[in-house]
Amino acid sequence: METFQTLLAKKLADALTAAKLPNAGELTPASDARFGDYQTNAALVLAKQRGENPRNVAEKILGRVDVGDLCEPPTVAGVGFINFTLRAEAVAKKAAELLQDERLGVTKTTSTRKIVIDFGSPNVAKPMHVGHVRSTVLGDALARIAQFFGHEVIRDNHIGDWGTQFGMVIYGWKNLLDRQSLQRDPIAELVRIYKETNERSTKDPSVREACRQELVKMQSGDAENLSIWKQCVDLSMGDFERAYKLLDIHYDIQRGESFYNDRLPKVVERLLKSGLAEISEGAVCVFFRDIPELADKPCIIRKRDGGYNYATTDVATVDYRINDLKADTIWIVTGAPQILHFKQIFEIARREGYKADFRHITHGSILGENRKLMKTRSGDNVPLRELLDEACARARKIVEEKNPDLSDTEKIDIAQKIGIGAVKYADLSQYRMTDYVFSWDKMLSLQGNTAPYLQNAYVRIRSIFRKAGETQTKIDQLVLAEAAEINLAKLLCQFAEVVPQVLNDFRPNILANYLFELANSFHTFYEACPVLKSEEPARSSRLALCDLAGRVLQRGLDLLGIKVPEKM
RNA sequence: GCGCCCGUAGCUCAGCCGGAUAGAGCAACGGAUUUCUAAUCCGUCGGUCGGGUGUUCGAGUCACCCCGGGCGCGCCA
Repeated sequence: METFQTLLAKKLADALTAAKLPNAGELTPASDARFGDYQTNAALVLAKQRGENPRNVAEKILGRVDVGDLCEPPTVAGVGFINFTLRAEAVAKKAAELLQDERLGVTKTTSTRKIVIDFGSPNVAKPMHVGHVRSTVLGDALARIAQFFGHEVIRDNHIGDWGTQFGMVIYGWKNLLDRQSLQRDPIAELVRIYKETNERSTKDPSVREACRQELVKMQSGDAENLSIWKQCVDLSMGDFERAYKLLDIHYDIQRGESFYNDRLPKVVERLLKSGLAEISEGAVCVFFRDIPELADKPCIIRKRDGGYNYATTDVATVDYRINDLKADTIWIVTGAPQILHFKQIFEIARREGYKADFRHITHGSILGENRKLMKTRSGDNVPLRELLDEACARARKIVEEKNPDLSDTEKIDIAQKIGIGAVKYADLSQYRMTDYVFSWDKMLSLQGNTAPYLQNAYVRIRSIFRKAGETQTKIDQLVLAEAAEINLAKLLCQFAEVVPQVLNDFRPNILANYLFELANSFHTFYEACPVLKSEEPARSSRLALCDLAGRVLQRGLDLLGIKVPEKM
C-alpha cells in the first residue's frame, strides 16, 4: 500500500517530467499545519540549479501537477514552496484501507537482509544493572522493527563470560565463599566475593598475583577452575533470564566471549600472515597509518604476555557472524565510549575483505538526579532487578489508587505493563546519543510524553469497545467531518511513513514521538467527538477510527517492546 | 596532545539527508467534568538555538575557530 507521501511524490515527479524539468527536491510532511499536509522544495532546488526565479519555477510545476482527488489544488507559498492539503474524502478512503491491512500500511522491504544484532551483553558474575538498560531496550526495539520489515534478524547476546574478572571471582570462590548465601541469592554472593577480593587485591600484591594465577589456570584449561567458572556462568544466566522475562526480551543465540576462545590463535596467525598485523613492543598490533584519525591508535590483538583481549574476540566474532551465520549486516549496540574500538574492529574487517554492512549503534548514559552516572547511595551500580521491581511497585501503587476495584491478578499484570513500559519508553523516546536524567515521577506520570499516557489512550479505546459490546468494526466507509476526526485520521495514515524512518539512523524516538502525537490527537478527538452516543453514520465511522487508532498504538508500542493493558 | 559525543524555553527534551515566523512535555497561570476512564482536554506565559567567522537564495542543521561539559586514546572489557 502506498502512503500519501509516496503517492504525491509520484504526482510531483510526473509534473516535473511533463514540464521538462529534472526530478529534484523532495516531498515531505509540511513543517507546519498552516502549510497544509505536505510540501515540496522542488522549485527552490531547480531554481538554484538553473538560475531562475523560484516562484516562477513553482508556478510552472503547478501548471503540470495533477493530484487527482487526493488534494485540494496545490498552492505556491513563501519563497517558492508548493503546498498540498489532503482532502477529507481521500483521508477517509485511505483510513478504510488501513482498517483492512494487518500491517497498517507499512510495506515490507524488497531487499531482505540477514542482520545480526548484538545488544545487551551483560557480564557473568556481575549483576545486570542500569547501565545495561539502554543497549538492551534499544537493541530489542531495533530488532523488532527490522523484523517487522521482513529482515532476517539474529539477536545475539555477546555475554562477557571470559574476562579478567574471573581471576578474582575464582579466588573469592575458593577463599571467601559462603555456600548458604550462594544458595539464597547467588548473584549477591558472587558480587560480594568479587568485591571483597578486589579490595584485598588492591591492598595486597600477593592476592593480586594469586588472582592472576587463577585466571591463567582457568584459561589454560584447569578442571577445577573451569568448573567454578561454569557454575558462575550458569548462575548468572539464570539471573539474566529472569530479567529478560520481565522485560520481554528474547535472544536467538547467546554466544559469549568464551565461545570464541579456540578461534583466537587462528585470528592472530591469519592477521600476521596477511601482513595486516605486526609485532610491536612484544605485542601483536594492527596499525592504521593511512587513517589520520587512527594513525596513532593501534589495536592490540595479542598482548605481550601472549594473552588475547577483547579486540581479538571481536575480530573472531565478526568472522563467525559472516562466515558461519552468513550475515550481511551487523549492528552492534553499545555505549558511546566504545566508538574507537569498533572503528578499529570494522576497519580490520574491511581490510580482510569483508563486505558486510557494519554499524556501531551507540548511545548515551542514564544519569542520576545529580547529573552524574546513575549510582546507588553507596556508589554502586543500580541493580537492574531492583530498578524493574521498583518500577512495577510504583506502577502498582498508582493502579491501586486509580482503580482499586480491579482483581489482584489484574493489578499485578497492569502494574508490570505500565512499570516496564515506563522504563523502556523513557529510554526510547529520547534521542539515543543524549544522556538523560532518570526520574521515576516523570516516566510514570500520566501526563506528557510517557508510556502510561500512551497506554491510557489505548485503554480508553478498549473501554469504548467493551461498552459497545462490539469487538471490532465492520465498515468500509468513513465519514470525516470534525477537525479532530480528520486530524486523527491523517495521523493514522502517517504511521507507514514514520516507521521506516526509524531505521534510517536507528532512532526509535521518531516512532515514540509519533505515537505521542497520535495519543494526543486521539485524546483531543475523544473529548470533541462522542462515539457511542453519536448518530449514524458518524457512530460507525468514529468506532472505526477508534479501532484503527488502537491498533496503531498497539502495534507501534509493540515495535518498541512495550505492552498495552486493557484496563488501567 | 589527538579523537569522539553533547551544549536549543526556568526544568527535561524533539528538531535524520540545510528549507517558511525554532517545537513538545513538565512547571506557572486561566478555563472545561450530570461523560465512552478528568489517568483527559483547551488556552496563556516563556528562546540573541553556548560564542564567533564562513559557505548560499536560505544555517539550530554544513565547514573552520573559540568557550563549557562528558568520554576515549598499546597490552581491562
